Amino acid sequence: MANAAPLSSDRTAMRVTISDMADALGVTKSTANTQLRVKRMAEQLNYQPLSHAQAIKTGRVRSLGLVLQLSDHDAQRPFLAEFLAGVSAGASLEGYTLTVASADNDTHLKETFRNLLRDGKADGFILPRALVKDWRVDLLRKADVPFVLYGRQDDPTGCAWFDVRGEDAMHDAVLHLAGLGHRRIGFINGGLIYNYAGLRKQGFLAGMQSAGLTHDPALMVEDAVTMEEGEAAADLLLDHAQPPTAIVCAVDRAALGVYQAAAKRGLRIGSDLSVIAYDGIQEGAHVRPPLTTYAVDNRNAGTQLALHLIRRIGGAAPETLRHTIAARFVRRRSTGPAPN
Amino acid sequence: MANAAPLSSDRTAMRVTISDMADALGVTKSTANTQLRVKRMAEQLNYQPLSHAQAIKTGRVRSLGLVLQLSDHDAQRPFLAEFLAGVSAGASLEGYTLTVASADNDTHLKETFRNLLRDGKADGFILPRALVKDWRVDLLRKADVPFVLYGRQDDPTGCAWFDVRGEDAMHDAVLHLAGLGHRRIGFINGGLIYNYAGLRKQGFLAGMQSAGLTHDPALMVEDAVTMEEGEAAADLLLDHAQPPTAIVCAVDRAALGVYQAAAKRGLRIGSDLSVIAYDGIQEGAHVRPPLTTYAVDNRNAGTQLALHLIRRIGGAAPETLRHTIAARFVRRRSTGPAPN
DNA sequence: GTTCTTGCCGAAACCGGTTTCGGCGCAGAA
DNA sequence: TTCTGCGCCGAAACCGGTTTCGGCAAGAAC
Repeated sequence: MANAAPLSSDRTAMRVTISDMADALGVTKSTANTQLRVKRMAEQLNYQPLSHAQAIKTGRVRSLGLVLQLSDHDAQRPFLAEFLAGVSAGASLEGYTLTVASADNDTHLKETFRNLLRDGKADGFILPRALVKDWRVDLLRKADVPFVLYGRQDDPTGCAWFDVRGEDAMHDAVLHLAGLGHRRIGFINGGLIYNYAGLRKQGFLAGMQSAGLTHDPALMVEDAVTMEEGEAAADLLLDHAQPPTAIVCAVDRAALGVYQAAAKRGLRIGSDLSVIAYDGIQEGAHVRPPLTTYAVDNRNAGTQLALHLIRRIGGAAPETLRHTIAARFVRRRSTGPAPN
Repeated sequence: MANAAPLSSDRTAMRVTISDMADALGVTKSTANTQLRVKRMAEQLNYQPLSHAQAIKTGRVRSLGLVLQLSDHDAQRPFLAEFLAGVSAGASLEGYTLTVASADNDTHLKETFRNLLRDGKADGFILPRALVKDWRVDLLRKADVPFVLYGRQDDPTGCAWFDVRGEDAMHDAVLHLAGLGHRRIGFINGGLIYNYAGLRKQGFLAGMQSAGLTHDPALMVEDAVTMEEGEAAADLLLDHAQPPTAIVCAVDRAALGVYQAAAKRGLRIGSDLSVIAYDGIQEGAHVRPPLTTYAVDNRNAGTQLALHLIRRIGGAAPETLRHTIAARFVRRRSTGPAPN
C-alpha cells in the first residue's frame, strides 16, 4: 500500500496498474482488487448465475425466441436446419438459449407470440422471412419487445435486421447474361407476400437498365416459389411469340421448374436457354446441368441475427443494428452464350 | 348449508354434488368450495404461474430440451421441419416450451448438454435418432435426467421411447414384392450407427423367410443414407451376375440413388426393377415413377415424444412410456410384377 | 357438554438471485 | 487535528412463487 503513491508517478509507463483500473472506474484500489478476486474465483469455480433466478427480478431469461410458420411453403424447409444451427450457435456464444415455437396459421402464431411474451419465455424475437406488411413487426413494436428481422422493412421504425442483398444479385445476374449476349431476358419472381420480392424485382429492372436493355413486361412473372410454380411460369415465358433466351429466377426452387419446362420443349439449359437463380439450395448442384446461382449463407445469417438481437436486448438502438451482405455468386453450368 | 344434510341422502342420484367432491377428496365442503372459486377466478383472469418464478423453488422450468446434431448427414434435413412442428405442438399442449440447441460434433454436443443441465434450462430431453451405442443415453441416465428416444435401445433401462416399426415395414415390403413374383430381392440398409438399421435388416430377413425365399448376402448392402450412397449400393447389386429384380431400401433417399443407377443401365423402375423404400420424403412423390414407400409421420412422432417426455418429467415410469406404431404404406408406381 | 381428532388456512420461511439503503472508513482540505 | 464528503460494502428488502408450520375451528365420540 505504501508504495502505491510513488509508483503512481510512473503512470506514463505502458503497463496498466490496478491503480489505473481504479482511477478509470472512480473506485479505490482495494475495491478494484476484491472485485478482481471475486471475478477470478467465479471463473475458477465456473460460477454462472442461475438465469431463471435472476429472471424473477430482472425479467430477463437470457433466451431468444424463434416462432416458425411451418405450413408456409416448402421452400422454407432446406433453409431451416442451417438457419437453426446458426441462430443456436450465435445464441450460445453469448450464453443465451434458443426457444423455438411453431404454429400453422396466423391466429395460432399470434397466440404463440402472446403466450411467450406473457410468460416472459424470451427476451426478444428473431423474425424469419420479413413480410411486406408484417403483423409480427406491428405486434412486437406495440409490445415494445426487441426483435430482429431476417429481411428488411419499408417502415424501419424500431426495426433491426440482417439481410442478404438479393437485389444486387438480380442486378448482377442480368449483367452477367447481357455479357453473354442475351437481350431477351425473362424474370420469375418469388413470393409476393415477402419483402424480398419487391427488392429483387427492382434489382432485375435496374440490371436491365444498366445493361441498356428494355424489359418486356410479358416476360416477367410473379409469385413462383415452388418447382411447380416455376414450371408454370416458365411455360408462360417459353410459349411467348418471342421467347427469352435467358431467365433470371428470384428463387432456386422455381429454377428447377424452369428445367422441367425446358425439358418438355427439348430446350437444353445452358445453351438454348440460360438460367440464373438465387438461394444456393443443394439440389441446384445435383441437377443437370448444375444451376448457376447466388448462394445465401443461412447459417451465418442466423448467427448474425442472434448476435444482433442480443445487442438489441442489451439496449442498442435499432438503427445501429442494420446490416446487409452480398450473396455469393456460384458459377455453374446453366448459363452460356446467347443462341444465334 | 342447512339443506345440505337432507340432500346428501340423495347421494345415489347421478348428479355429483360438491359434497361428493369433498368426500372423495377427504376435505370439507367449504374447502372444496373455495378451491373451486380459486380455480374459477384463475381461469377468468387467465392466471398462470410464472414458470421461472416457480423454477427457482422447484427446479422445473417447464421446458423440453432438444439438442440437434446438424452436421450429421443430409438425410436428417427434410425430417427436421415436421418433427420440430410436432414437438412444439405437443409441448405447448401442456404449457411447455421448447429449448433447441445444436452442435456440430460430439464434443460440442456433450458440452451443450452439460450447459443446459447445469443451468436447468430444460426439464428433460428428446433424443432424435437413437444410436446403437448412444452416449446421450448414458449421459442422461447417469445424470438422472428424464429423456425420451425417437427410436429404441437394446438396453432399455430407464429409456422411454416412441418409434415407428421400420422392421415391420421391411417385412411387409418383402411380402409385397414376393406377391408380385419377385424371388431375387436386394436390400440396401441405412446408417449403421443408428439403432434402426439393425431392426430393419432383421425385418427384411424375417420377410424373406416368411415369403419362403432365401436371401443372398451378396444382394445386401449396408450404410447407405444419401442418394450417392444409394446409387453406389445399387451399382453393386445390379452388376451382380444374377441381379435382383427388386430392391428394398431402408431409406427413401437411397432409393433415389437406385433410380439413378437404374437409369444408367436403361432399366425402367416399376417394370425391369421394382423398388420399395421407407420414410415418405416429398421427393419420392415427384420422381418418375413415383416411389412406393412406407411413410413416417414425423410430426405426429414429435408430438407423441413431447407428451411422453412431459409425463416422464411428471414421474411416470419409463416402462409405461414405450410405444411404437406402424408406418403407412404408400402404394405408388415403383413396383410391378417380376419380369420374365 | 366436554374432549379429542381432523384438517383448513393464514403466516412465515425459503428459493437464488438483484437492488436499495445506510453505516462506516478513508482521504483530502482547512 | 478535525471536519467534510465520497464511496465501499454488508444488511435487508424484494421478486413471485412453493412449502412448512401452527393456530384454530368444526365435527365426532363419549
